[in-house]
Amino acid sequence: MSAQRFLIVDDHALFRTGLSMILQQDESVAEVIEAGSVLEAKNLTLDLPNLLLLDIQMPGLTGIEGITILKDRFPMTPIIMLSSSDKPQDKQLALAQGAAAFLNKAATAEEIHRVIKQVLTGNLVDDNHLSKQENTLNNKHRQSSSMIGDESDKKLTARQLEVLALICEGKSNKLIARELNVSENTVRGHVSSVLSCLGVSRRSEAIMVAQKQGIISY
Amino acid sequence: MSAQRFLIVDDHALFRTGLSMILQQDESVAEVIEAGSVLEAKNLTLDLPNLLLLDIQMPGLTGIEGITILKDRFPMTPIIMLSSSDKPQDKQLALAQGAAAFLNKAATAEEIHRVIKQVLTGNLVDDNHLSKQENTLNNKHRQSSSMIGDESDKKLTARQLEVLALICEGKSNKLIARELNVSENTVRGHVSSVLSCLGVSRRSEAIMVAQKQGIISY
DNA sequence: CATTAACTAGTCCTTTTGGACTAGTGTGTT
DNA sequence: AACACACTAGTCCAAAAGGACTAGTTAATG
Repeated sequence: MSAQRFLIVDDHALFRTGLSMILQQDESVAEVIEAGSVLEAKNLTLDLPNLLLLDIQMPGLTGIEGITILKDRFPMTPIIMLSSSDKPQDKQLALAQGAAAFLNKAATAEEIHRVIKQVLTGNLVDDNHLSKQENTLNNKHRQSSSMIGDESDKKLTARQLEVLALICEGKSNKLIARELNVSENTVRGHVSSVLSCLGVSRRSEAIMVAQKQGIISY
Repeated sequence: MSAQRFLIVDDHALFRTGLSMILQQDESVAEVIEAGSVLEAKNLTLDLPNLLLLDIQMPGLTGIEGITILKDRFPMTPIIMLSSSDKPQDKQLALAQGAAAFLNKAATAEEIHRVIKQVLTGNLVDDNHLSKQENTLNNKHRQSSSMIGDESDKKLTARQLEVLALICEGKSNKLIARELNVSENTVRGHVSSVLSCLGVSRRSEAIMVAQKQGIISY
């Protein structure tokens, strides 16, 4: 276990720099890359990092939904979720989505090093009941707002989340297409899927729903 | 300006450590003391620090209220407020309570060093408009956050705000017209004004800007 | 190997949106 | 009275968005 490369995703540059320095206290850490958002991390051109540290609360795509995208981009990389709060549902959601561990930002440097070591040696924190929860939690995820009949509740794919994030940034289909290097028609397809998944018919409605459901935040 | 001693008050150990390391990049910094809460900071037995960095969001006493306590405990020490959000009311409150400056945690290490230098040399950041409280209610609250330049900021009329709110709820022009008992053409006029006031060209962009500026909230 | 799902790309068509206009009606203000 | 301003309503037009399709490619899965 040497020449480790870590990737930090957090919107606070201050926090990133600080965490980066803490990580580099370990001499086995060769490189710490920083990204200010999920999409920025996704667009980095680099080989698979050994570990990904992902903040939950970020403007734009939240860390929870970011897991989907970043697991798609960096398939073999374990993800440690970082959060300012200790909300148990956050932790459950993160682990259900496939995070390897959950760390509160109030943790000390020692705790962080300990958890990282655990994750890197293959001991997923709280992985003992992941398989059972995979289904139940994914349902529970959005059932919070589905008291009334809300059957359009499939979860969005990584690409759809990406498109949704850009919609929420106010981008037009044309701009999204340029940004994703696909045709505008393709974007339309994704937008269409997103709208139908969210059960709405306008992108501005989608923005509202995405916020209410915690998919994106400001 | 040598042998500086700084005091950080923040509930996140990780953040404290990181910020401390950033501060110590400056060789004039002799010591960085950390405290996890306002009361912990207050009960420290130490001489007056040269600078106090205080987080706004903390369990227990918030930073805003903490200013009063810490200015009493460390009378001559300037206070830089730290916040995760850019909420203008937070910033105004902090400055009104006597903070010397306001820093977003998304700031880079360079920005931090710059602001600290400004504060230590006596140039209070943004203290120029503290006295005009009567305008700040009606008028725009954005001139304060001029660190990141934002341009078009005429104020919206009541009707325009109403329309903007409905836009942000995802309503179409037709629905808005029905809700306000006016013609769709009228709504178009208002939407057009709103877009131009916000300096955007799409309603989804307007939603984003409206949220960032705190014009509407969820 | 077959199947499925996701991503891609396209067409055709309708509705919506937004910009650039003109203009009438109140409501204040000077 | 004159003026400014907000709100109202309209037209014309171009661009954008969205629905309903078909279809090829790729990756994963059984």
